[in-house]
Amino acid sequence: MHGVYVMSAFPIKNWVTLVILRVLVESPVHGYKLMETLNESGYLVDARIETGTLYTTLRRLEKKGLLVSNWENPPNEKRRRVYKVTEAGEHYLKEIIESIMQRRTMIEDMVSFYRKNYSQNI
Amino acid sequence: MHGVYVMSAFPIKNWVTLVILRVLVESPVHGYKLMETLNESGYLVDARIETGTLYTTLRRLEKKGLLVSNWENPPNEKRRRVYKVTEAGEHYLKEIIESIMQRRTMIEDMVSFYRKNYSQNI
DNA sequence: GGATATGTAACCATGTTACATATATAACAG
DNA sequence: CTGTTATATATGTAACATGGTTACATATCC
Repeated sequence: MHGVYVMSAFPIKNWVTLVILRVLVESPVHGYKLMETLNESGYLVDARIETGTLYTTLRRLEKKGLLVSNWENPPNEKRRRVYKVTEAGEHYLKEIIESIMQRRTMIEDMVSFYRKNYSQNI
Repeated sequence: MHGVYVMSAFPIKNWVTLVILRVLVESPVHGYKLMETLNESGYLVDARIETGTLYTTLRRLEKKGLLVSNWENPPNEKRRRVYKVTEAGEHYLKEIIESIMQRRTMIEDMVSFYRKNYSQNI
């Protein structure tokens, strides 16, 4: 009630893209496994990626040429679409991280502003 | 040519809101001055806030109750709309920064991943 | 039936661009 | 001194693009 405005979960722009590329660039994997990996990693802390979010983003990234996929059809298992990062994708991943690095002083400023004004301890 | 995908400027979600609240919470000021302050601060590095971006966001934040404004009419000067942060606004600012703080390990992981794979020096 | 696996339609928030408007003041032309 | 013009100050909206999320739908393997 009384309209408390709630922040949406993740403070990093393109964070879904970022973590997808970050994991896939090390080894190609299919969507469902990727989702498990992400949700079990410490990355997301309390956040979770839902299937809708993941698959939507994967399809969009492929359309942009940042990923390519091909179908695997293992016997006695469900077929699955395995994604791997393209050169453009790796380039883009680097760009995202670089842009984060560029803003780290701003991030640190915000944090110290917070500590100064809103928390006494440390 | 050949479709290089270019990252949009700022890696922080809600970054416009964040810097607006960060400046306004220390002292109320009108939009144009705020824009100058931001563009001359080190915060944005090479980025710039344009009038459209700023005023649009200010109006949206007021609609959400995170800011309130009132008109000033100084003699021999243009009238101006002075914004100040509401309690809800300060609460929201804190939330944004907290969510950034929560993700700092993830940010650091990305940075060290980058250093390990894409840069030798340091 | 639950775990594995993939997907889309629709929506909303946010950032951005491209415009439109108006006043105060300095500069210059006549 | 008066009129014009350019520039700085000041505010704003319409429209669009992108990205995250929700709510569904489907299918197979065990």
